[in-house]
Amino acid sequence: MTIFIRRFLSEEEFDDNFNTVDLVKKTLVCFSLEDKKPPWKLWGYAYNDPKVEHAETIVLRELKKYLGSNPTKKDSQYKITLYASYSPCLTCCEEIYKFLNNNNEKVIMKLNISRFYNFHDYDNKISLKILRKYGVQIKMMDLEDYKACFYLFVDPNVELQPREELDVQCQRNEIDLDRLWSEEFQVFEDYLLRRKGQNSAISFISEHLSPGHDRLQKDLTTPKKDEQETASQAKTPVKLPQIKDMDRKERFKRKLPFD
DNA sequence: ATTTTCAAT
Repeated sequence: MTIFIRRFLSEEEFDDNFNTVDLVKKTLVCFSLEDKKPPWKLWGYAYNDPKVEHAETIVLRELKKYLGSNPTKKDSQYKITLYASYSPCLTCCEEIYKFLNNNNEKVIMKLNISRFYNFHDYDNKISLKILRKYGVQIKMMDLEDYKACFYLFVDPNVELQPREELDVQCQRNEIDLDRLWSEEFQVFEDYLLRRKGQNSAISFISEHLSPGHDRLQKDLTTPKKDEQETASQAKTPVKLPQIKDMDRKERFKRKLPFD
C-alpha cells in the first residue's frame, strides 16, 4: 500500500522527493480534490509501487473511487491539483486523459511538476503536449509552488527552506517546458510507422495529435511564454498568506485546525 | 543536451 489519505508528509519525505539534485528512483504525487466549497473533499499523497504501478495510477484510482461513490450534481465542478515529483510517462498521461474524458467537464486538473521524467524521450514529450491540448493545466514548479506544496502537504507552520540551487533549476525547467510547447513534431508520421506493432499507446497519440480534440469549451491550456508575460504584468503572483493572517474560511479550506 | 530518473546494490 503506497497511498496515504488525509495524511501529511514529513519534511524528510518532502526533501527526499521534491528536490532537483539527488538521483531519486521513486515518484511522489500529492493530490487534492476540491469542490466549489471548502474543505477539500479528498487529499493525500502516493508513491509508486515499485515494479507494479506508477504513482499517478494509484492516485487516479482513489479519485475515481471517490467520484464514483459521490454522484455528481449537474452543476458540480471539481478541481484536482497534483504536485508530482516527476512528470507523467506516456501511459500515465493516457490514464489521466481517460479519467478526464470519463468525467467530461466536471473535472479540471492542475498538474505541477518538479522535474521531467526522461525529458528526451519522445513518448513523454508528446504525451505531455496532448494533455495540455486536452485542457490539463501543466506547470513546472517554481519556488512559490514548492512553498505552497510544503505549506499544504507538510506543515503550514514551518517555512520551507529551499535548497540553494532550486531556483535556478526551476528556471531551467520552465524554459524546457516552454520549448516543448513550441516544439513542432514534424516526424510524427515516421514515428508512428516505426512504432507500429510495438506495445505502446500509439492510438492515444495518433488520435490526439490531429486537431479538434480540445475537451473544454473554455481554453484552459497553459498560456505560452509570451502570453504569460502579459498576464503577469496584469496581476501580481498569488502568495499564500501567513498563518496568523488567514481568516477562518481560508484556514478551513486548507484543512487547518483553529486556535 | 545541465538533465541518471516510477531501482538495484
